[in-house]
Formats: sequence, structure tokens, C-alpha cells
Amino acid sequence: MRYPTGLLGSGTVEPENRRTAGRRAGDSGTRAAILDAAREQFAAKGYDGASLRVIAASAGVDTGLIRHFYGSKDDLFDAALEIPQEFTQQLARAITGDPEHAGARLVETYLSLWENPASSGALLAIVRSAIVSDRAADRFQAMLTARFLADLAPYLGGGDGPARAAIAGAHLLGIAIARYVVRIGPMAEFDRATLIAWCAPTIQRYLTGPLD
Amino acid sequence: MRYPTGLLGSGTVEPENRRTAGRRAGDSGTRAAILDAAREQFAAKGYDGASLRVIAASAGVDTGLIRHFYGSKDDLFDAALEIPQEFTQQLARAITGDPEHAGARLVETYLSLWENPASSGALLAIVRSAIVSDRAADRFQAMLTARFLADLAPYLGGGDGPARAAIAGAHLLGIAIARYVVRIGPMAEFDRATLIAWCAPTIQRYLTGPLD
DNA sequence: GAGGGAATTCTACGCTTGATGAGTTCACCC
DNA sequence: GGGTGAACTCATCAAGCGTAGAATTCCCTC
Repeated sequence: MRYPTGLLGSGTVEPENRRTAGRRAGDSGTRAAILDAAREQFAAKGYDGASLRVIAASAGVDTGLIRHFYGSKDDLFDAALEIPQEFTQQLARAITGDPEHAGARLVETYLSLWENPASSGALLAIVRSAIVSDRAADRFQAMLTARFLADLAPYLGGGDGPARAAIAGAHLLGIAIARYVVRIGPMAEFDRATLIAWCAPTIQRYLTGPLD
Repeated sequence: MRYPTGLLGSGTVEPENRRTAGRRAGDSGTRAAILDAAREQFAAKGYDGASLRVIAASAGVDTGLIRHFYGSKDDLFDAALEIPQEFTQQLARAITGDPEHAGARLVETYLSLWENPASSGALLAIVRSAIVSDRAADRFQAMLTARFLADLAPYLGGGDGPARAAIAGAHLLGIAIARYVVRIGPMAEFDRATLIAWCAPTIQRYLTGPLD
């Protein structure tokens, strides 16, 4: 026993902030706390910039627990990027139904995802990390095509459907980065309704309008 | 003298790849080589991902020389981001003149910048580095407003000019990221002319058209 | 109430990073 | 042709990184 729990102080000075090892009573919520802290850090600094030590500290937890619960940093990253399927389905729903106003519904839903704390962290982390490294970029693409485009394709019609979706997506991505990631002055200050009003016609045209 | 240059081998084994210290004849081009390598690395991996040692090695130079010529990594980064003023002026020129086709000219010029090896490296480095961390994002903003928007502002008119420029810029940024950074399938495969044909009307509307 | 296993702690290894500082060689100018 | 300073190499530092494993404490089940 390195640090006596009893009254026998021995001669040495006992560290103050030393926590005792061992299991805690009940559900400590440690696993969830780690995931929250990880999302926050990955979102703020990207994969490389986020450090396990900082994540652990911010979760009020020993670094070893990350390994205990999630394995490697890679695995933790995977867990942090798990974005509830519900959100991608929201986007799919947005472009179904009345094609006349699909653009407006899509923009509105998209902005909501970026403003919803439940999804914004994962989106930020994905974007921040996807753009630096090729590996993350691949994952980004996979997610995009597997979930997003696959869900949306059926509603886009054949022929130039994917191209239309791609350019609409590129536009939306640019808006999100300018508004929520880099927070460029005018873009960040846009009134939500105004932004939708300005963009919706463009997205509408990219999805269903004449292009050439 | 640690490693005799003469014929006296002494008893010890002499390292093979050891270069002699000291100044080289003429202009060694070291300074420029470092900058080139730095641009390449920053563009490929962003600020955090690029390491001074790799940059030095790729420039065929000792790490110490980076400090000698540029000081800190931060200073080197600044030097690498130095994007020739000529390029921002190109964009400014593109939106002056005949307002009817400013959109098409702007898109065309913008794509050219991303495809020109002389400017694409700096652009990639800026985008890759700016998007990862909040700190880099701030620097990005400062640069954007100081140089870019300042150059363009005179041509944008008052009132909603900045807002129009911001949303057009966000669109263009999204296109560049999707096409040149992440290289999302359909966006990367777009025929250049087609891409311009599809986007130009949008940019034109954002710049000069009715919005509400 | 005994035992297995989960949760938690600490310590440490091997590696890479950016930053120094001291020392060496040589080009160039007076 | 001598002196100055720029160009260049090397060794090393202190930090931080991800990973690893041993040790400890305690819940839970039988």
C-alpha cells in the first residue's frame, strides 16, 4: 500500500489531490463523460490537435480509463463521430414531398442540424478532421455517399442526380464552414430566415431547375 | 575539429553522410527551398500536422536553418501563406467591369487560382490550417478581411454588399473544398466548363440580383 | 462471504515535437 | 589578406504525445 488510508501517517508527506483507485459505487457515468469531452475536443481541435490527456482531464478522469473503455484514440474518434441516424433521415425527409419547396426545407433542416447541440459537435469534428488528413477525408466521403447521398438519390431522379446533389451539398458545406466553423463576420451574423431566403432558390435550382 | 577533413583518418570510424558545416559558395537557394518545402507540407497536412524536421529533410537541409532563416514555426507559416498580391487583385479585376457577367468571370478566375500551381499550394495550406482549430480560424478571418475583403470592398457597393460577398464567397469556398480538398467524387469529376455554367448564375444573383 | 471481474489509479516507456546554443566553415568586403 | 558575419551542422533540452501494464478498490453474483 503506497498511501495508507488509515491514521498511520508515516513520515512522508501525503499528496493532497490523490484519488484512491478502485471502482466507484453505482453508475459513475465515466464512459459518457469521456465521450462528451472527446466530442468537444475533437470538434474544437480536430483529430490531431485533440489529446487524450486533455480529454481525460476535461472529463475529470484518468487517462487510462479512455483506453479501458474505448481502446485506442482511433476507436474513440470513431465513437465520437457516431452521428445519430435520425439526423441523416431528417435530411432525407426534407427533400421528399412537395418538390416545389424542397430547397427551402433542405436548407432549413441543414441549418437546424448545425445548430442542434446534439449533432453540431459531431458535425464540427467530422468537418474539422476530414479536411486535414486524407484518412478522415475518406471517412467523410464514405459517410456522405453511404448515408447521405444514398438516402437522397432516390428522390433526385436519374441522370444528373448525383451531380446536382453534389453541387448543392458543396454549397451547403461552404455555408456551414463559413458560418459555424470559421465564423466569418457577415455569414455568422446572418439572420437565419434571411439566410434561408437567399439560399433556398439556389438549392432549389440545383436540385430541380434548369442548369444549362 | 571533430571530423578531420584531411587524409588522416585517425582511429575512429568516420560517418558517411556527414556534411561539413560552413557557408556554401554563391546563392545556395536554401531559403527558397525551405519555403517551398514548407508550403508543400503545410498544404498537405495543415499547420499542426507539418513538422519542421520533415520540412527540413524534404528541403535537404538541417533543421537549424529553418530557425536561422525564418525564426519560429509560426513565422515560417506566415511566410508560407504569403499569397502573391497579384492573385487577390485578379479576383478584384474579375468583379469589376461589365456587371452582367461578373459572376461568370469571378467563378472562372477563382477556379483558375485553385488550379494554378503558383497559388494552389498557399490556398490549400490556408484552408487546411484555418479549418482545424479555432486559433487558426481566427488567423484565417484576419487575413481574409485584411487583404481580401479590403481589396474587394470598393467594388461591392454599400448596403448589403458585404453580405452578398460573404454568401458568394461561402459558396465558392464550399466548391473548392469539395473539389480540390476533399475531392468528393462528382465534384472532382465536374467538367470545368459545366461547373462554371452551373455556378455562374448563382454567383451572379448573389452579387447583383434580387434576393428577397 | 468468497471470488471474479469491472472500474479506477499511478508510473513509465519510447517517440516526436519545437526550440536552443555552441561550434565550424566559408564568402565577401574593406 | 585579414576580419566580420552569414550560412551551416550538431547535440541536446523540456514537453507532450499515445500506449502500456501493474496495482488497488469495490460492485455483483453465486
